[in-house]
Amino acid sequence: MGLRIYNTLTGKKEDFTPIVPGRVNIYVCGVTVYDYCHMGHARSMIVFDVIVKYLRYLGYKVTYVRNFTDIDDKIIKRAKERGKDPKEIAQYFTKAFYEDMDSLGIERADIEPRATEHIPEMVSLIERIINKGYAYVVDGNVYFSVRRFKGYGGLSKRSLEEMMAGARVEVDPRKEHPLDFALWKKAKPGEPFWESPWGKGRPGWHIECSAMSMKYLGETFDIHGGGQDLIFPHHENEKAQSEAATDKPFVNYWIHHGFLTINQEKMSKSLKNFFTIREILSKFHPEAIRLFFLNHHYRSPVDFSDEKIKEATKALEKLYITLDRAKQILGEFRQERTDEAIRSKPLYKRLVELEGSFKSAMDDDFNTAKAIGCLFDAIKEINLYLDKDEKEKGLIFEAVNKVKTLGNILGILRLEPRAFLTQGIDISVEEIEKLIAERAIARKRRDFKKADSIRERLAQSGIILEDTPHGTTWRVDYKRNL
RNA sequence: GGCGGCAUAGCCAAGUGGCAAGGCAGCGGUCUGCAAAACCGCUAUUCCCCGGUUCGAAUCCGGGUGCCGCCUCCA
Repeated sequence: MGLRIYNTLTGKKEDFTPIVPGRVNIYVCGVTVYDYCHMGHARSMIVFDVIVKYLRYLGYKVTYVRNFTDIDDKIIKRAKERGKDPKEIAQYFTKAFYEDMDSLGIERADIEPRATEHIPEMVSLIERIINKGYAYVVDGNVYFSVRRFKGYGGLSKRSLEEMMAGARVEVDPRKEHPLDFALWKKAKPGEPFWESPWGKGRPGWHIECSAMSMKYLGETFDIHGGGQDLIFPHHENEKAQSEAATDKPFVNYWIHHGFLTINQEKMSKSLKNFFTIREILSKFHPEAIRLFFLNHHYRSPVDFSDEKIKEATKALEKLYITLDRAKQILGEFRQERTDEAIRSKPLYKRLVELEGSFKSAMDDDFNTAKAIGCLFDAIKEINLYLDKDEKEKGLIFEAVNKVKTLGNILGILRLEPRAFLTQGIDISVEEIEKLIAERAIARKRRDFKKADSIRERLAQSGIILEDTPHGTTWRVDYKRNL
Protein backbone atom coordinates (compact mmCIF):
# COMPACT_ATOMS: atom_id res chain seq x y z
CA MET A 1 0.00 0.00 0.00
CA GLY A 2 1.37 3.33 -1.00
CA LEU A 3 0.61 6.88 -0.08
CA ARG A 4 -3.02 7.90 0.06
CA ILE A 5 -4.13 11.52 0.23
CA TYR A 6 -7.49 13.05 1.01
CA ASN A 7 -8.31 15.20 -1.98
CA THR A 8 -10.62 18.14 -1.36
CA LEU A 9 -11.61 18.04 -5.01
CA THR A 10 -13.14 14.57 -4.81
CA GLY A 11 -13.82 14.48 -1.08
CA LYS A 12 -12.10 11.11 -0.84
CA LYS A 13 -8.81 9.55 0.07
CA GLU A 14 -7.08 8.60 -3.15
CA ASP A 15 -3.94 6.70 -4.09
CA PHE A 16 -1.26 9.21 -4.81
CA THR A 17 0.18 9.01 -8.29
CA PRO A 18 2.49 11.81 -9.32
CA ILE A 19 2.46 13.12 -12.88
CA VAL A 20 6.10 12.23 -13.38
CA PRO A 21 7.07 9.05 -11.53
CA GLY A 22 9.39 9.80 -8.64
CA ARG A 23 8.77 13.53 -8.71
CA VAL A 24 6.30 15.70 -6.82
CA ASN A 25 5.49 19.31 -7.59
CA ILE A 26 3.77 21.04 -4.72
CA TYR A 27 2.54 24.60 -4.25
CA VAL A 28 1.41 25.98 -0.92
CA CYS A 29 -0.17 29.36 -0.34
CA GLY A 30 2.18 31.29 1.86
CA VAL A 31 1.41 34.42 3.78
CA THR A 32 0.49 38.01 3.10
CA VAL A 33 3.30 39.96 4.67
CA TYR A 34 1.51 42.73 6.52
CA ASP A 35 1.84 41.50 10.11
CA TYR A 36 3.62 38.98 12.32
CA CYS A 37 2.57 35.39 11.79
CA HIS A 38 0.22 33.83 14.29
CA MET A 39 -0.02 30.26 15.52
CA GLY A 40 -2.47 29.41 12.77
CA HIS A 41 0.25 30.14 10.24
CA ALA A 42 2.60 28.03 12.31
CA ARG A 43 0.28 25.07 12.00
CA SER A 44 -0.01 25.51 8.26
CA MET A 45 3.73 25.75 7.76
CA ILE A 46 4.40 22.79 10.05
CA VAL A 47 1.83 20.61 8.31
CA PHE A 48 3.30 21.20 4.88
CA ASP A 49 6.86 21.04 6.17
CA VAL A 50 6.11 17.53 7.40
CA ILE A 51 4.30 16.55 4.22
CA VAL A 52 7.29 17.61 2.17
CA LYS A 53 9.74 15.91 4.52
CA TYR A 54 7.74 12.70 4.32
CA LEU A 55 7.53 12.80 0.53
CA ARG A 56 11.31 13.13 0.48
CA TYR A 57 11.67 10.28 2.96
CA LEU A 58 9.65 8.20 0.50
CA GLY A 59 12.26 9.03 -2.08
CA TYR A 60 10.39 11.56 -4.20
CA LYS A 61 12.27 14.41 -5.74
CA VAL A 62 10.10 17.26 -4.49
CA THR A 63 9.85 20.77 -5.82
CA TYR A 64 8.17 22.83 -3.13
CA VAL A 65 6.95 26.32 -4.01
CA ARG A 66 5.56 28.70 -1.42
CA ASN A 67 4.72 32.27 -2.28
CA PHE A 68 4.74 35.60 -0.55
CA THR A 69 1.84 37.93 -1.22
CA ASP A 70 3.72 41.19 -1.01
CA ILE A 71 1.18 43.51 -2.58
CA ASP A 72 -2.48 43.67 -1.61
CA ASP A 73 -5.09 45.79 0.15
CA LYS A 74 -4.01 44.88 3.65
CA ILE A 75 -0.40 45.79 2.99
CA ILE A 76 -1.42 49.10 1.46
CA LYS A 77 -3.65 49.81 4.43
CA ARG A 78 -0.93 48.94 6.91
CA ALA A 79 1.53 51.11 5.04
CA LYS A 80 -0.84 54.06 5.20
CA GLU A 81 -1.38 53.57 8.92
CA ARG A 82 2.33 53.63 9.55
CA GLY A 83 3.24 56.26 7.01
CA LYS A 84 5.49 53.79 5.24
CA ASP A 85 5.89 52.50 1.76
CA PRO A 86 4.06 49.20 1.12
CA LYS A 87 7.38 47.78 0.00
CA GLU A 88 8.96 48.49 3.37
CA ILE A 89 6.07 46.84 5.19
CA ALA A 90 6.37 43.76 3.01
CA GLN A 91 10.12 43.56 3.49
CA TYR A 92 9.89 43.97 7.22
CA PHE A 93 7.31 41.23 7.71
CA THR A 94 9.00 38.92 5.22
CA LYS A 95 12.07 39.09 7.42
CA ALA A 96 9.96 38.44 10.50
CA PHE A 97 8.37 35.48 8.74
CA TYR A 98 11.76 33.91 8.13
CA GLU A 99 12.80 34.45 11.72
CA ASP A 100 9.69 32.68 12.98
CA MET A 101 9.99 29.81 10.51
CA ASP A 102 13.66 29.30 11.32
CA SER A 103 12.81 29.16 15.00
CA LEU A 104 10.20 26.51 14.34
CA GLY A 105 12.66 24.50 12.29
CA ILE A 106 10.66 24.86 9.10
CA GLU A 107 12.70 24.33 6.00
CA ARG A 108 12.75 26.86 3.22
CA ALA A 109 10.69 26.01 0.19
CA ASP A 110 12.70 25.36 -2.97
CA ILE A 111 11.20 28.38 -4.67
CA GLU A 112 9.66 31.29 -2.79
CA PRO A 113 8.24 33.64 -5.38
CA ARG A 114 6.99 37.10 -4.57
CA ALA A 115 3.93 38.50 -6.29
CA THR A 116 5.56 41.81 -7.16
CA GLU A 117 8.30 40.01 -9.05
CA HIS A 118 5.83 38.22 -11.30
CA ILE A 119 3.64 40.99 -12.67
CA PRO A 120 4.50 40.27 -16.32
CA GLU A 121 3.53 36.61 -15.89
CA MET A 122 0.23 37.65 -14.36
CA VAL A 123 -0.49 40.16 -17.09
CA SER A 124 0.08 37.61 -19.80
CA LEU A 125 -2.03 35.05 -17.98
CA ILE A 126 -4.86 37.57 -17.70
CA GLU A 127 -4.54 38.30 -21.43
CA ARG A 128 -4.82 34.61 -22.12
CA ILE A 129 -7.98 34.40 -20.04
CA ILE A 130 -9.50 37.42 -21.79
CA ASN A 131 -8.66 35.96 -25.20
CA LYS A 132 -10.37 32.75 -24.24
CA GLY A 133 -13.46 34.79 -23.46
CA TYR A 134 -13.56 34.12 -19.73
CA ALA A 135 -12.87 37.64 -18.56
CA TYR A 136 -13.98 41.16 -19.40
CA VAL A 137 -12.57 44.62 -18.95
CA VAL A 138 -14.49 47.41 -17.26
CA ASP A 139 -12.91 50.79 -16.80
CA GLY A 140 -9.38 49.56 -16.14
CA ASN A 141 -10.50 46.55 -14.10
CA VAL A 142 -10.49 43.01 -15.37
CA TYR A 143 -13.05 40.57 -14.02
CA PHE A 144 -13.29 36.83 -14.35
CA SER A 145 -16.73 35.65 -15.37
CA VAL A 146 -17.77 32.79 -13.12
CA ARG A 147 -20.80 32.04 -15.25
CA ARG A 148 -18.76 31.41 -18.36
CA PHE A 149 -16.54 28.89 -16.64
CA LYS A 150 -18.27 25.53 -16.45
CA GLY A 151 -17.58 23.82 -13.20
CA TYR A 152 -17.16 26.90 -11.04
CA GLY A 153 -17.80 25.75 -7.47
CA GLY A 154 -16.44 22.27 -8.11
CA LEU A 155 -13.74 22.53 -5.50
CA SER A 156 -15.84 24.08 -2.75
CA LYS A 157 -18.83 21.93 -3.75
CA ARG A 158 -21.23 24.79 -4.17
CA SER A 159 -23.32 25.91 -7.07
CA LEU A 160 -23.61 29.53 -8.06
CA GLU A 161 -27.22 29.47 -6.89
CA GLU A 162 -26.26 28.22 -3.46
CA MET A 163 -23.58 30.83 -3.13
CA MET A 164 -25.94 33.57 -4.14
CA ALA A 165 -28.49 32.47 -1.58
CA GLY A 166 -26.20 33.34 1.27
CA ALA A 167 -24.25 36.09 -0.35
CA ARG A 168 -23.62 39.12 1.79
CA VAL A 169 -21.32 40.75 -0.69
CA GLU A 170 -21.76 44.34 -1.66
CA VAL A 171 -22.05 44.03 -5.35
CA ASP A 172 -19.96 46.10 -7.63
CA PRO A 173 -22.52 47.17 -10.24
CA ARG A 174 -19.92 47.00 -12.99
CA LYS A 175 -19.61 43.26 -12.55
CA GLU A 176 -21.73 41.06 -14.79
CA HIS A 177 -22.30 38.64 -11.95
CA PRO A 178 -21.94 39.34 -8.24
CA LEU A 179 -19.43 36.54 -7.82
CA ASP A 180 -17.16 37.63 -10.63
CA PHE A 181 -13.78 38.45 -9.16
CA ALA A 182 -11.00 40.82 -10.09
CA LEU A 183 -8.01 39.61 -12.05
CA TRP A 184 -6.67 43.14 -12.31
CA LYS A 185 -7.56 46.12 -10.18
CA LYS A 186 -7.34 49.65 -11.39
CA ALA A 187 -5.08 51.73 -9.17
CA LYS A 188 -6.66 54.40 -7.01
CA PRO A 189 -4.74 57.63 -6.56
CA GLY A 190 -1.74 57.16 -4.29
CA GLU A 191 -1.72 53.38 -4.57
CA PRO A 192 1.18 51.40 -5.95
CA PHE A 193 0.66 50.39 -9.55
CA TRP A 194 2.10 48.60 -12.54
CA GLU A 195 1.52 49.36 -16.20
CA SER A 196 -0.75 46.98 -18.05
CA PRO A 197 -2.77 46.78 -21.27
CA TRP A 198 -5.74 47.96 -19.17
CA GLY A 199 -3.96 50.88 -17.60
CA LYS A 200 -2.22 51.39 -14.29
CA GLY A 201 -3.19 48.90 -11.66
CA ARG A 202 -2.26 45.85 -9.65
CA PRO A 203 -3.13 42.17 -9.75
CA GLY A 204 -6.04 40.64 -7.90
CA TRP A 205 -5.14 38.25 -5.12
CA HIS A 206 -5.95 35.00 -6.84
CA ILE A 207 -4.08 35.50 -10.08
CA GLU A 208 -0.66 35.56 -8.43
CA CYS A 209 -0.89 31.98 -7.27
CA SER A 210 -2.03 30.79 -10.68
CA ALA A 211 0.73 32.63 -12.49
CA MET A 212 3.51 31.65 -10.12
CA SER A 213 2.53 28.04 -9.57
CA MET A 214 2.20 27.39 -13.30
CA LYS A 215 5.44 29.19 -14.03
CA TYR A 216 7.47 27.01 -11.69
CA LEU A 217 5.50 23.76 -11.65
CA GLY A 218 3.75 23.55 -15.01
CA GLU A 219 0.16 24.00 -16.10
CA THR A 220 -0.89 20.87 -14.26
CA PHE A 221 0.92 19.95 -11.09
CA ASP A 222 0.56 17.40 -8.33
CA ILE A 223 -0.38 19.04 -5.05
CA HIS A 224 -1.75 22.40 -4.02
CA GLY A 225 -2.18 23.11 -0.33
CA GLY A 226 -3.44 25.66 2.13
CA GLY A 227 -5.86 26.23 4.97
CA GLN A 228 -9.49 25.21 4.71
CA ASP A 229 -10.47 28.85 4.61
CA LEU A 230 -8.73 29.15 1.26
CA ILE A 231 -10.97 26.62 -0.45
CA PHE A 232 -13.43 29.36 -1.16
CA PRO A 233 -12.95 31.74 -2.73
CA HIS A 234 -9.21 31.69 -3.25
CA HIS A 235 -8.58 28.19 -4.53
CA GLU A 236 -11.89 27.98 -6.33
CA ASN A 237 -10.92 31.11 -8.21
CA GLU A 238 -7.36 30.02 -8.83
CA LYS A 239 -8.61 26.79 -10.29
CA ALA A 240 -11.21 28.49 -12.47
CA GLN A 241 -8.88 31.07 -13.96
CA SER A 242 -6.05 28.62 -14.49
CA GLU A 243 -8.20 26.03 -16.20
CA ALA A 244 -9.93 28.72 -18.22
CA ALA A 245 -6.52 29.75 -19.55
CA THR A 246 -5.07 26.30 -20.20
CA ASP A 247 -8.03 23.97 -20.73
CA LYS A 248 -6.13 21.53 -18.56
CA PRO A 249 -6.70 20.35 -15.00
CA PHE A 250 -4.83 22.77 -12.77
CA VAL A 251 -4.04 20.54 -9.82
CA ASN A 252 -4.41 16.80 -9.18
CA TYR A 253 -4.54 16.77 -5.37
CA TRP A 254 -5.83 19.60 -3.20
CA ILE A 255 -4.80 19.38 0.45
CA HIS A 256 -6.43 21.61 3.06
CA HIS A 257 -5.66 21.62 6.74
CA GLY A 258 -8.03 22.48 9.59
CA PHE A 259 -8.03 25.56 11.75
CA LEU A 260 -6.57 26.46 15.01
CA THR A 261 -9.12 27.53 17.59
CA ILE A 262 -8.91 29.19 20.97
CA ASN A 263 -11.64 28.10 23.35
CA GLN A 264 -13.22 26.34 20.41
CA GLU A 265 -13.40 29.52 18.35
CA LYS A 266 -11.43 30.12 15.22
CA MET A 267 -8.23 32.03 15.84
CA SER A 268 -8.45 35.14 13.73
CA LYS A 269 -7.35 38.68 13.59
CA SER A 270 -10.86 40.05 13.58
CA LEU A 271 -11.76 38.17 16.76
CA LYS A 272 -8.51 39.37 18.31
CA ASN A 273 -7.97 35.94 19.83
CA PHE A 274 -4.69 35.13 18.16
CA PHE A 275 -1.22 34.53 19.47
CA THR A 276 1.84 35.32 17.41
CA ILE A 277 4.45 32.68 16.87
CA ARG A 278 7.08 34.75 18.62
CA GLU A 279 4.91 35.15 21.71
CA ILE A 280 4.49 31.39 22.03
CA LEU A 281 8.12 30.69 21.24
CA SER A 282 9.12 32.86 24.16
CA LYS A 283 7.35 30.37 26.44
CA PHE A 284 7.68 26.98 24.78
CA HIS A 285 10.14 24.86 22.90
CA PRO A 286 9.63 24.84 19.12
CA GLU A 287 9.68 21.06 18.98
CA ALA A 288 6.98 20.95 21.66
CA ILE A 289 4.85 23.18 19.45
CA ARG A 290 5.43 20.85 16.53
CA LEU A 291 4.57 17.80 18.60
CA PHE A 292 1.44 19.53 19.84
CA PHE A 293 0.20 20.20 16.32
CA LEU A 294 1.26 16.89 14.85
CA ASN A 295 -0.49 14.96 17.58
CA HIS A 296 -3.69 15.96 15.77
CA HIS A 297 -4.64 14.99 12.26
CA TYR A 298 -3.97 17.87 9.89
CA ARG A 299 -7.59 18.10 8.78
CA SER A 300 -9.03 18.28 12.30
CA PRO A 301 -9.52 21.49 14.16
CA VAL A 302 -6.98 21.99 16.93
CA ASP A 303 -7.79 23.86 20.08
CA PHE A 304 -4.89 25.82 21.45
CA SER A 305 -3.96 26.42 25.06
CA ASP A 306 -0.78 26.75 27.06
CA GLU A 307 -1.84 23.71 29.05
CA LYS A 308 -1.82 21.52 25.97
CA ILE A 309 1.59 22.68 24.88
CA LYS A 310 2.84 21.87 28.36
CA GLU A 311 1.59 18.34 27.90
CA ALA A 312 3.36 18.14 24.57
CA THR A 313 6.53 19.40 26.24
CA LYS A 314 6.33 16.59 28.79
CA ALA A 315 5.82 14.06 26.03
CA LEU A 316 8.79 15.44 24.12
CA GLU A 317 10.87 15.28 27.27
CA LYS A 318 10.05 11.60 27.59
CA LEU A 319 11.53 10.98 24.15
CA TYR A 320 14.65 12.98 24.88
CA ILE A 321 15.21 11.30 28.25
CA THR A 322 15.41 7.95 26.54
CA LEU A 323 17.75 9.28 23.88
CA ASP A 324 19.86 10.73 26.65
CA ARG A 325 20.00 7.41 28.49
CA ALA A 326 21.21 5.82 25.31
CA LYS A 327 23.73 8.55 24.69
CA GLN A 328 25.19 8.13 28.19
CA ILE A 329 25.90 4.53 27.36
CA LEU A 330 27.13 5.18 23.84
CA GLY A 331 29.48 8.04 24.61
CA GLU A 332 31.32 8.73 21.37
CA PHE A 333 30.53 5.31 19.96
CA ARG A 334 29.70 5.36 16.26
CA GLN A 335 29.37 2.80 13.56
CA GLU A 336 29.07 3.03 9.83
CA ARG A 337 27.36 -0.19 8.96
CA THR A 338 24.68 -2.35 10.47
CA ASP A 339 25.94 -5.89 10.50
CA GLU A 340 23.88 -9.02 10.21
CA ALA A 341 24.23 -9.84 13.90
CA ILE A 342 22.50 -6.61 14.83
CA ARG A 343 19.79 -7.05 12.24
CA SER A 344 18.87 -10.36 13.79
CA LYS A 345 18.35 -8.95 17.30
CA PRO A 346 14.77 -8.84 18.58
CA LEU A 347 14.97 -5.13 19.39
CA TYR A 348 16.20 -4.33 15.91
CA LYS A 349 13.50 -6.41 14.30
CA ARG A 350 10.87 -4.80 16.46
CA LEU A 351 12.07 -1.33 15.49
CA VAL A 352 11.97 -2.24 11.82
CA GLU A 353 8.41 -3.36 12.39
CA LEU A 354 7.54 -0.07 14.10
CA GLU A 355 9.16 1.87 11.30
CA GLY A 356 6.79 0.01 9.00
CA SER A 357 3.82 1.03 11.17
CA PHE A 358 5.04 4.59 11.19
CA LYS A 359 5.18 4.54 7.42
CA SER A 360 1.73 2.99 7.10
CA ALA A 361 0.37 5.71 9.35
CA MET A 362 1.96 8.45 7.30
CA ASP A 363 0.89 6.78 4.08
CA ASP A 364 -2.68 7.00 5.30
CA ASP A 365 -3.22 10.67 4.54
CA PHE A 366 -0.31 11.80 6.72
CA ASN A 367 -1.66 10.43 9.98
CA THR A 368 1.00 12.03 12.14
CA ALA A 369 -0.89 11.34 15.38
CA LYS A 370 -0.75 7.64 14.74
CA ALA A 371 2.86 7.89 13.62
CA ILE A 372 3.74 9.59 16.91
CA GLY A 373 2.18 6.63 18.69
CA CYS A 374 4.65 4.38 16.86
CA LEU A 375 7.48 6.61 17.99
CA PHE A 376 6.46 6.16 21.62
CA ASP A 377 6.16 2.42 21.13
CA ALA A 378 9.72 2.44 19.84
CA ILE A 379 10.86 4.43 22.85
CA LYS A 380 9.31 1.91 25.17
CA GLU A 381 11.16 -0.94 23.45
CA ILE A 382 14.43 0.92 23.73
CA ASN A 383 13.85 1.65 27.41
CA LEU A 384 13.15 -1.99 28.01
CA TYR A 385 16.44 -2.87 26.37
CA LEU A 386 18.28 -0.15 28.24
CA ASP A 387 16.98 -1.59 31.51
CA LYS A 388 18.81 -4.85 30.84
CA ASP A 389 22.19 -5.64 32.32
CA GLU A 390 23.72 -6.82 29.07
CA LYS A 391 23.71 -4.14 26.42
CA GLU A 392 25.24 -3.90 22.98
CA LYS A 393 26.40 -0.49 21.86
CA GLY A 394 26.03 -1.30 18.20
CA LEU A 395 22.39 -2.15 18.67
CA ILE A 396 21.67 0.90 20.79
CA PHE A 397 23.33 3.06 18.19
CA GLU A 398 21.07 1.67 15.48
CA ALA A 399 17.99 1.99 17.66
CA VAL A 400 18.69 5.64 18.38
CA ASN A 401 19.26 6.27 14.71
CA LYS A 402 15.94 4.78 13.76
CA VAL A 403 14.04 6.86 16.27
CA LYS A 404 15.84 10.01 15.22
CA THR A 405 15.19 9.35 11.55
CA LEU A 406 11.47 9.01 12.20
CA GLY A 407 11.41 11.97 14.56
CA ASN A 408 13.19 14.11 12.00
CA ILE A 409 10.39 13.52 9.50
CA LEU A 410 8.17 15.29 12.00
CA GLY A 411 10.87 17.88 12.63
CA ILE A 412 11.52 16.76 16.20
CA LEU A 413 14.44 15.08 18.02
CA ARG A 414 16.84 17.27 16.11
CA LEU A 415 18.79 18.36 19.18
CA GLU A 416 21.41 16.59 21.19
CA PRO A 417 19.41 15.18 24.11
CA ARG A 418 21.69 16.85 26.64
CA ALA A 419 21.06 20.18 24.97
CA PHE A 420 17.31 19.73 25.19
CA LEU A 421 17.36 18.53 28.78
CA THR A 422 19.55 21.33 30.05
CA GLN A 423 17.89 24.29 28.40
CA GLY A 424 16.88 27.43 30.20
CA ILE A 425 18.71 27.17 33.49
CA ASP A 426 19.61 30.18 35.58
CA ILE A 427 22.52 28.54 37.37
CA SER A 428 25.89 27.77 35.82
CA VAL A 429 26.85 24.28 34.78
CA GLU A 430 30.03 24.60 36.85
CA GLU A 431 27.95 25.36 39.90
CA ILE A 432 25.71 22.39 39.28
CA GLU A 433 28.66 20.08 38.81
CA LYS A 434 30.34 21.37 41.91
CA LEU A 435 27.23 20.66 43.95
CA ILE A 436 26.86 17.22 42.43
CA ALA A 437 30.45 16.43 43.36
CA GLU A 438 29.88 17.60 46.93
CA ARG A 439 26.77 15.49 47.12
CA ALA A 440 28.67 12.46 45.83
CA ILE A 441 31.12 12.77 48.69
CA ALA A 442 28.32 13.19 51.20
CA ARG A 443 26.56 10.12 49.83
CA LYS A 444 29.72 8.09 50.08
CA ARG A 445 29.89 9.00 53.75
CA ARG A 446 26.20 8.13 53.94
CA ASP A 447 25.50 11.66 54.99
CA PHE A 448 22.10 11.61 53.34
CA LYS A 449 20.92 14.67 55.11
CA LYS A 450 23.54 16.74 53.35
CA ALA A 451 23.02 14.89 50.09
CA ASP A 452 19.32 15.64 50.21
CA SER A 453 19.88 19.26 51.07
CA ILE A 454 21.99 19.60 47.93
CA ARG A 455 19.28 17.93 45.89
CA GLU A 456 16.81 20.36 47.39
CA ARG A 457 19.10 23.31 46.67
CA LEU A 458 19.26 22.31 42.99
CA ALA A 459 15.54 21.64 42.86
CA GLN A 460 15.10 25.29 43.81
CA SER A 461 16.87 26.15 40.57
CA GLY A 462 14.67 23.76 38.64
CA ILE A 463 17.26 21.02 38.37
CA ILE A 464 16.38 17.38 38.81
CA LEU A 465 19.13 14.96 39.82
CA GLU A 466 19.14 11.35 38.79
CA ASP A 467 21.44 8.79 40.36
CA THR A 468 22.37 6.09 37.89
CA PRO A 469 24.89 3.25 38.02
CA HIS A 470 27.18 5.47 35.94
CA GLY A 471 26.95 8.43 38.28
CA THR A 472 24.61 11.32 38.81
CA THR A 473 23.08 13.21 35.89
CA TRP A 474 20.91 16.28 35.92
CA ARG A 475 18.26 17.86 33.79
CA VAL A 476 15.84 20.74 33.76
CA ASP A 477 12.55 20.14 35.51
CA TYR A 478 10.15 20.97 32.70
CA LYS A 479 7.19 20.26 34.91
CA ARG A 480 8.28 22.94 37.31
CA ASN A 481 9.17 25.46 34.64
CA LEU A 482 5.92 25.14 32.80
C1' G B 1 -31.01 30.59 5.19
C1' G B 2 -27.52 27.28 2.06
C1' C B 3 -23.20 23.92 2.25
C1' G B 4 -19.64 21.09 5.06
C1' G B 5 -17.28 19.02 9.41
C1' C B 6 -17.04 17.11 14.36
C1' A B 7 -18.93 14.42 19.09
C1' U B 8 -14.03 8.28 21.77
C1' A B 9 -11.50 7.75 29.51
C1' G B 10 -10.16 13.26 34.21
C1' C B 11 -7.73 15.99 29.75
C1' C B 12 -5.54 15.73 24.52
C1' A B 13 -6.07 12.15 20.73
C1' A B 14 -5.73 7.75 16.84
C1' G B 15 -9.01 4.38 15.14
C1' U B 16 -14.37 4.22 9.22
C1' G B 17 -17.36 -3.46 9.96
C1' G B 18 -14.16 -8.27 13.87
C1' C B 19 -11.43 -8.37 21.02
C1' A B 20 -10.88 0.51 21.94
C1' A B 21 -3.20 3.14 19.57
C1' G B 22 -0.33 6.77 21.91
C1' G B 23 0.52 11.08 25.21
C1' C B 24 -0.63 14.01 29.74
C1' A B 25 -2.70 13.50 34.68
C1' G B 26 -3.82 9.83 38.80
C1' C B 27 -3.30 5.25 41.79
C1' G B 28 -0.59 0.61 43.22
C1' G B 29 4.04 -2.17 42.55
C1' U B 30 9.47 -3.26 41.11
C1' C B 31 14.06 -0.56 41.43
C1' U B 32 16.40 3.41 44.84
C1' G B 33 19.58 5.42 51.22
C1' C B 34 15.52 8.79 49.54
C1' A B 35 14.30 10.37 44.84
C1' A B 36 14.19 10.66 39.55
C1' A B 37 13.94 7.89 35.21
C1' A B 38 12.44 3.27 33.46
C1' C B 39 9.39 -0.97 33.63
C1' C B 40 4.84 -3.78 35.31
C1' G B 41 -0.30 -3.38 36.73
C1' C B 42 -4.91 -0.45 37.36
C1' U B 43 -7.94 3.87 35.36
C1' A B 44 -13.68 3.71 28.49
C1' U B 45 -17.66 -3.97 28.91
C1' U B 46 -17.70 0.90 25.73
C1' C B 47 -17.12 5.26 21.77
C1' C B 48 -23.38 12.09 22.53
C1' C B 49 -28.80 9.95 22.46
C1' C B 50 -32.70 6.82 20.00
C1' G B 51 -33.85 3.37 16.31
C1' G B 52 -32.19 0.17 12.06
C1' U B 53 -28.77 -3.04 8.79
C1' U B 54 -25.30 -7.18 10.05
C1' C B 55 -23.13 -13.41 12.71
C1' G B 56 -20.64 -8.91 14.35
C1' A B 57 -20.69 -1.36 14.43
C1' A B 58 -17.19 3.66 17.79
C1' U B 59 -17.06 2.50 12.62
C1' C B 60 -22.70 1.69 7.75
C1' C B 61 -28.09 3.79 7.37
C1' G B 62 -32.29 6.91 9.45
C1' G B 63 -33.86 10.41 13.25
C1' G B 64 -32.52 13.59 17.35
C1' U B 65 -29.14 16.77 20.48
C1' G B 66 -24.75 19.72 21.02
C1' C B 67 -20.41 22.22 19.08
C1' C B 68 -17.58 24.28 15.01
C1' G B 69 -16.33 26.12 10.14
C1' C B 70 -17.37 28.15 5.13
C1' C B 71 -20.79 31.21 2.19
C1' U B 72 -16.79 38.38 3.40
C1' C B 73 -10.10 39.48 4.06
C1' C B 74 -8.17 35.09 6.55
C1' A B 75 -3.45 29.45 7.35
